[in-house]
Amino acid sequence: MISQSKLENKRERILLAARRLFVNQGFHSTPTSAIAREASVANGTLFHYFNTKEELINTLYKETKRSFFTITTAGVENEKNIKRKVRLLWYNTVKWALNRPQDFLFIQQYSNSPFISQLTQEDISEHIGFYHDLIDQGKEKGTLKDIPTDLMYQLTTYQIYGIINYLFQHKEFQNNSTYLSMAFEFYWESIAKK
Amino acid sequence: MISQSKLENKRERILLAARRLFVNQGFHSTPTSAIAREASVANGTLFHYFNTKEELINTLYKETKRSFFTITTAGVENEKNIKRKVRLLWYNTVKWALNRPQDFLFIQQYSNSPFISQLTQEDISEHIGFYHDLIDQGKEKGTLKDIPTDLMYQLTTYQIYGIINYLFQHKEFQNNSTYLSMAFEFYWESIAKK
Amino acid sequence: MISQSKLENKRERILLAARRLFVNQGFHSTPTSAIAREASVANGTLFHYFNTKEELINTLYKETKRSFFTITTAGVENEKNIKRKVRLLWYNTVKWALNRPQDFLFIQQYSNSPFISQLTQEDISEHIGFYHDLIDQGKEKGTLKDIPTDLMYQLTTYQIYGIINYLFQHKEFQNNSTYLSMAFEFYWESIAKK
Amino acid sequence: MISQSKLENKRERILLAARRLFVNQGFHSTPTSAIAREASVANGTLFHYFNTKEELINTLYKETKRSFFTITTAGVENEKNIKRKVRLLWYNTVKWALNRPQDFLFIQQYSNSPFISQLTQEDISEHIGFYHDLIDQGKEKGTLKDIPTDLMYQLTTYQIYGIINYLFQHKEFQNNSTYLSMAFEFYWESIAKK
DNA sequence: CATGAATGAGGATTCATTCAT
DNA sequence: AATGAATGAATCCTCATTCAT
Repeated sequence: MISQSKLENKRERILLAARRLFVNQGFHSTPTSAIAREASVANGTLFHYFNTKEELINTLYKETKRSFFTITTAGVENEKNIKRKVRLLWYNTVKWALNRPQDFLFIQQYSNSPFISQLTQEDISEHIGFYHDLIDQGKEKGTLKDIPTDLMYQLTTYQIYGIINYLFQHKEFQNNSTYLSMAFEFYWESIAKK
Repeated sequence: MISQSKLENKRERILLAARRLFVNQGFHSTPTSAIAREASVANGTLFHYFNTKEELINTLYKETKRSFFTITTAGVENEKNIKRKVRLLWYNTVKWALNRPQDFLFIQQYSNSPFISQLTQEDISEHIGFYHDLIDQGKEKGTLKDIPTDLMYQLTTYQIYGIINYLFQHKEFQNNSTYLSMAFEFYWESIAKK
Repeated sequence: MISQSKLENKRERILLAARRLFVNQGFHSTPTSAIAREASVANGTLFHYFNTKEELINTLYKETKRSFFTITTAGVENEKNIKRKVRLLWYNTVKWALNRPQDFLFIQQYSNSPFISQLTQEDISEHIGFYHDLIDQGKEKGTLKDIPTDLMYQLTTYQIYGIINYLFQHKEFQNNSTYLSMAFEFYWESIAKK
Repeated sequence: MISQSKLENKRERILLAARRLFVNQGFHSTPTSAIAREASVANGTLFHYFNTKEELINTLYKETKRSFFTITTAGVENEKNIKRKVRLLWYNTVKWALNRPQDFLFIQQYSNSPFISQLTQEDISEHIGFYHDLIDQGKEKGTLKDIPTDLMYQLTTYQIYGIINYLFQHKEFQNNSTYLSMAFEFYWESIAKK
């Protein structure tokens, strides 16, 4: 049916428009009217799909995180050893960010924002389990350094953010496999047991 | 003269009030009227000292960064070797953050914010030279890994942010010297040449 | 036919839902969407039966008034003398209000409201004739005081509103026949010629 | 000082404008922007003096009620007997309403409105004591009928509303002392012991 | 310098009403 | 007849900034 796809279309268009504008201007500087205009829908339509601007932001955050998680963990389970798993995860993550800079910037900007409600954070928290499990496995096998799991997760996350931001500023390295390889090795050495 | 100190006093009070409120509620959710109230000055007084709200935030950012730099680099020059220099810098930084969480959170929140104008960033950029020089020295002496200076600076910065945020969430480790020592060693190993 | 009764059903459900909500929250604080929800019909359905929100309220007012008139005047013609007629009218009115507080409150609230159009008021005005005739009869027979008919009607109406509102606040008297009898006598004495 | 009077002026102008518009259109149909325009102040100025539209309404209600009470009870204490007291109160009230129809209509319209907060009602409740005391005195002296004080207060209030509304519709009687006298006697007989 | 009343543009949200299905 | 998505005008309120005192 046409109507069904059209409807989905509007909701989707609003979310996409919102992300585009939020990344560029921050959501405080993005009026809902601008989002509606960018999505080519009426102002009221936005509120038909999302009760408040905050709900829109949280929905966007959740959907982006979920998509991120699905994409970046794809195939990781099938890798044979820890290093290969970590490498795949690392490359998946970096590529995801380079392919969808808007999504990455959105998550990075808002993951610590007070606008992301506690409920939303909990909705997402399942993902963290995956990373913690992987770190625990690595520690058990003696492959990873023996530091607290949550600390390692934290440091790891920040380090990947660091790399990605660097690549955003240095586009010339984005497709340089030697460079990426070096960056990964730096990362790996920082967490692997010697 | 009393009036002189009083004036300085008001400017100072406004800056302190602003930081307190910005950290808790963010820049956009903090009306200038709230800052004035928190600082116990009249609404208009705020605009005597700062032409716009944005100027206030930039001033605050610059002063905080400068203070941060002065405090955290104190004594580093006098240390004999790279590891000692890096260690002192690391400890200074961590302690500074734990002593002035508001300042740290403020910098962390706003360092990538669009409110911090380009001009302000340039005003601060001199500091970066200090870190780059240190990294270059380390690389020359063969103490630090041979990866691009700016990349190492970036990763290093993010890693320290990571540690500090971790300590904020785990107050029980803040005065645990064994723990801090472990964290530093982890950090050091990630940048030192084997 | 089922469909016919169903339709009537919907119209009726909308009217009932509207009254319930209008009494509790007032006309302006009751969105048509809330009425539709309360009546379990779609938003657009409401506009099938009533062209505008205002038409809905006028219809409701007219139907309620008509029902009120029919019920409260029942049997009055058959009473032999003025006092008995007035007493029956009085009791009918009080009982009607106590049995259908929503209806009473609705009429009271909206009888002077600007939402009730002139047309609606005229549509209802025939009822007033009944009361005026009764008063005129009473005056002719020397039973009622000799004050202008419309003034007496007005004062009488307000006094009954007063009693009913009092009984709403003092439920303990609602079934106390001694009390009701006293209230009626007070009422009667205020209009009867001595 | 000019500024002082000017400021008072604006607050006052807003209240007056609000009353004017509320009486004509009801406050749901009166946007704050219209009030501001009518008062010749900026939109924001209204919110400088009243935090919300509701606060404005409640303030207006309180001030009007207070003024009503002061004016209508003036001199009543000095009258010698109950009938004279009641008569003065009655005439004061009727005259007040005829002189300031806007005020009367405003109070009548909103005294049962959900917009008048409980707090406001309590703020006003002291006035009721005055009337109750007067009724009690009358009952003790055997001048007034022996019906519950609060019931008599209620009926009395409604009856006066009735008279006033009647006079609004029949301007020809407003200055007819014979007519007014008759109306008062009707009132008095309804509450006086025979 | 200091004050705080005054401004008015801007923004989130509501809601009666329409209309394609 | 029934639906409910879509509309956009209307409204309350916020807030940075100005300015007379």
